Amino acid sequence: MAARHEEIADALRRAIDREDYTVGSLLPPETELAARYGVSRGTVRQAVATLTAEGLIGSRQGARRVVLAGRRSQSFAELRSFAQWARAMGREATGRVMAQEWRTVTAEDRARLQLDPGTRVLHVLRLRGLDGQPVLLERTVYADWISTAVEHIEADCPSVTQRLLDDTGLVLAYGEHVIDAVAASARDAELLAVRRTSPLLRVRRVTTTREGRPVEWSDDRYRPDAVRFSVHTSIGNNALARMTADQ
Amino acid sequence: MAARHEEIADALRRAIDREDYTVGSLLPPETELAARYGVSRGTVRQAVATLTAEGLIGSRQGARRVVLAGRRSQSFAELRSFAQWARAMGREATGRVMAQEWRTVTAEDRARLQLDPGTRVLHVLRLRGLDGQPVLLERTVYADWISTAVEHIEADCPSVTQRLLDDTGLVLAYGEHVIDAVAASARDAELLAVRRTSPLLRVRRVTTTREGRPVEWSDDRYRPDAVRFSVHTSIGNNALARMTADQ
DNA sequence: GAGTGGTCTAGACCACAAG
DNA sequence: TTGTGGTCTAGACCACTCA
Repeated sequence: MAARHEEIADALRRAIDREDYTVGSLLPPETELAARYGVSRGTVRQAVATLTAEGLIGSRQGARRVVLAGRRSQSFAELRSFAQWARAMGREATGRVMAQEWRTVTAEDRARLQLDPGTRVLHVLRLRGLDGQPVLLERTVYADWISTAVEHIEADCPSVTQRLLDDTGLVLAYGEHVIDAVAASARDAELLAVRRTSPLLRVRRVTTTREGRPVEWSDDRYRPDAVRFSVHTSIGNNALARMTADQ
Repeated sequence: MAARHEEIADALRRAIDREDYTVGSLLPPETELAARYGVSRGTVRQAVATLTAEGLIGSRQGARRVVLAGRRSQSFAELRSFAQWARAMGREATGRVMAQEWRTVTAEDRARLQLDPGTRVLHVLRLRGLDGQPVLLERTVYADWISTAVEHIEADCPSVTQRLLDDTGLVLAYGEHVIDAVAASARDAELLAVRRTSPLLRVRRVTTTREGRPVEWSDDRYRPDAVRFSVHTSIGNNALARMTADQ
């Protein structure tokens, strides 16, 4: 059973989607929402805090909350799993391992995955598609303690994340993503079916367990004509940060 | 005077920076922090919620909070202002208007800025640099009601955001950013001093006031060898969303 | 000055983690 | 079983917005 504040957040989200509250209009006061849903003010505040974090509404002391955006239901994508995201969009995800190899950790692998020198880790090159079209090339390094489980997954498994959850109970909980652009290498171009040196959207990410233990790090290259990223920011929120390239 | 929960969040942030709590270690329980700072549990929860949103710590019911990352003090960049961000990084920001022109709104301008057909708006092409090197080319469209104020800002003003705040009291509070990659056009290449067709990191954004009123929308192209973006995600947080290009 | 969101308290009960 | 975070309440006071 969902928490009461989540039910209220859902109800408000649906109301915004339904355009009961249009973009630019004002939300009812907290006290009125509290009365309407039969909860305390604190519970209402928890619900609207969720919508604020999602970028749906804005908040300022002394003034009523304002609706900033609508139609967001679709883009609550699960960023952790390409396959889950594709399904939510009504698309079919495919995946295929193009190369797989054990190597001794580099300095970069060690730093990102918090491993000891000399550890052997699994490198995987995986091509992923949407409705048959190649859209993403992943170069992933898995930590040693999960590598053997990854190694035995079949090459065309559509959702590695789901597979690891089913097989080992592993949950990917946190991620740090660094986004930039690169020119397609000869290999990138061949696999993604684009011209060499054409622009690709690159996301380098580290994913960790709920305990904060790094599981994998990956260099993901997307065809920018197929996939984009969207981020909300607000005056009190710093999920997105600009950084110089030398950091 | 800052709120008590902000002071506590600051103290915890500094403790993490100072490595009193190292990455991977556990934070003290809420009750202990409440006693230490002489506040109620609710106030402590508000403080740690801030750090969670920033990606510094992770939270799961039943287990102690875990420290996910450190050394974040530098990257609390103000995304709203290129100049403020540069100053925080210890760099000097420059800016120069390369072209400026009034045009009648297109369908896209109207949708993004919520304007009536036939409205005249100001288009500005601005080149921005970091320590003398060109790094960003902005193509910005300003809503009619702010355009005249923008028009009279001098061409080499380093911070338009600060200028608008000083002159008109305008605060840019919310933003929606869509990130992808494009090949440099001939014009882009010339101004950013890169080869034609080299990859650029593109951010298309709409910025609104605290009241949710759109102020400007912009196509920003960054040299990916100079600037990157970083985003935190967690299992209960969706500031970053993947989207297909056709939406 | 009335309305509204922001802060804070003190306490209760529940759900989950881990030994 | 115990510790810990998650949820929720009822009420108080303050800071800000807006008419």
